[in-house]
Amino acid sequence: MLSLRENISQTAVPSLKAHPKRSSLHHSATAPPPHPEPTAIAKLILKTDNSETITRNLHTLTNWTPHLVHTVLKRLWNHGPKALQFFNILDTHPFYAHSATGFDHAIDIAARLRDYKTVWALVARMRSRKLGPSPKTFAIIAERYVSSGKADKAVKVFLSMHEHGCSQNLNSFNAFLDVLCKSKRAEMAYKLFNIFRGRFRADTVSYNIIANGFCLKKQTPRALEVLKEMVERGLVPTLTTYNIMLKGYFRAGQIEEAWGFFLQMKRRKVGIDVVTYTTVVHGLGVVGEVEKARKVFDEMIGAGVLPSVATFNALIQVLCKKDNVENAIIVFEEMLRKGYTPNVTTYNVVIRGLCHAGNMDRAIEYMDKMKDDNCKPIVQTYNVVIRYYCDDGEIEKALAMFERMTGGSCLPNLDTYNILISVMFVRKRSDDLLVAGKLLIEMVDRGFLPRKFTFNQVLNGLLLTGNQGFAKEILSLQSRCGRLPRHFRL
DNA sequence: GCCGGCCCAC
Repeated sequence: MLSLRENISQTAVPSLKAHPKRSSLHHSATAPPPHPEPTAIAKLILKTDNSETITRNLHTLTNWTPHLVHTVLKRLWNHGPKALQFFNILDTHPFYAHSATGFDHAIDIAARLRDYKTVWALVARMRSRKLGPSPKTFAIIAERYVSSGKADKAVKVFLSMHEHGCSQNLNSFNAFLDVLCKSKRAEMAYKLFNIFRGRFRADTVSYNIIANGFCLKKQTPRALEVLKEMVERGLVPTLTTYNIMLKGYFRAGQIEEAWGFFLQMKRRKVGIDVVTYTTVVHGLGVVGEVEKARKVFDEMIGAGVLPSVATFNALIQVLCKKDNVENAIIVFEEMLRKGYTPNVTTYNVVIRGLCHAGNMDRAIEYMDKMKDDNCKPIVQTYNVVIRYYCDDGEIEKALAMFERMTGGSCLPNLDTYNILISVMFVRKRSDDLLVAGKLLIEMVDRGFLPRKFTFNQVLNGLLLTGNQGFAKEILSLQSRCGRLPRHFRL
């Protein structure tokens, strides 16, 4: 069978050029429709500059589904402008109409680019097509506002939801509180909670979210107060409530309290589950209590609670960090023998462990092994390996891994660029500075905003090595990004 | 997964 690329670039495009409408109908009527392959589609979009060519190719494919769109968007996630281009082109497809979740993804991408004009245009388009916006849409927008430091804007968004044709209810209220809490705004969330808890009839979930918010800030006493208030108002804590507090104690470094709380939970009627055990295994391991963590792990099976992949991941990570990679790999093998399928996290943990132990080659072996379990290295996987190569001074290998990732349909993210750019200064070679400059341009192109520090580092390097011309180019890029120091003149 | 466990970096 032909690959999609061959299919669309050699067969479909030329014939479409000759008879646009007819040939696409003709195509779907006689030949079986091409099997759209998300990787090939993403690659085509990435390497094609001409937007009309992309349009022709995308419109030629007739069997678009929301799932396929979602997969392609995920692949283009770290190239926001291209992802939006893809979404917009498909939006003009003669037969395909975007789904509500498709719009949500596009809105998420635009918001991440801080392109709020596009965000609200998409919201309006969504509404005019009667696809929403839904509470989920607003949770996405609020989350992006909060994470770019505009918490007040996020609050306004929530309060104005109904003006966009989306009713506020307990679910959207809880989702919104969660957004604030997850970005460490527990105090703000709690204020809003107190204002609106009557109107939305706040439930156990609302309280759990707030308590978790304080736990994330290591304020376990505040979390407890909130829960006490919950009980006084007649709501009953759930197992999730207890698991949140348990995790909170570990996070705050209150290990004694955590352990005591765990023992109490075992005695209570609410019982404990696999999440409880995973929390304890991880929490104990992180503070170096490896033996105790192992004991808890062994104990759970006896208690009739089966470990999940996450439980194994917790133990493996703990062994990597506080014991020895070899012991971690023994557990990894044991997990396989028991019939569990490792996930990306399992691999990432093992790979990090091997890198940390200086065993880069074996780390790469595990990267190759991932496909046996139907998973692929993700950007975090590559970042780990690239980072350790950089730390070892193996810059060529780091760059080779960068090539491998871009060739293998995995787009670099902000971390990848930061790691690579900063390592381009250690060898003091002028060639490396050119690479740094190139990477800087590429990352901006893909919608990432470099720090001021990064711009200055690259600029200084280029100026010192006599690359005035290139430096000027970077400088104008920096001004377009709004990252120039105050009072700076071009 | 409407809230809770496992990847996180300098």
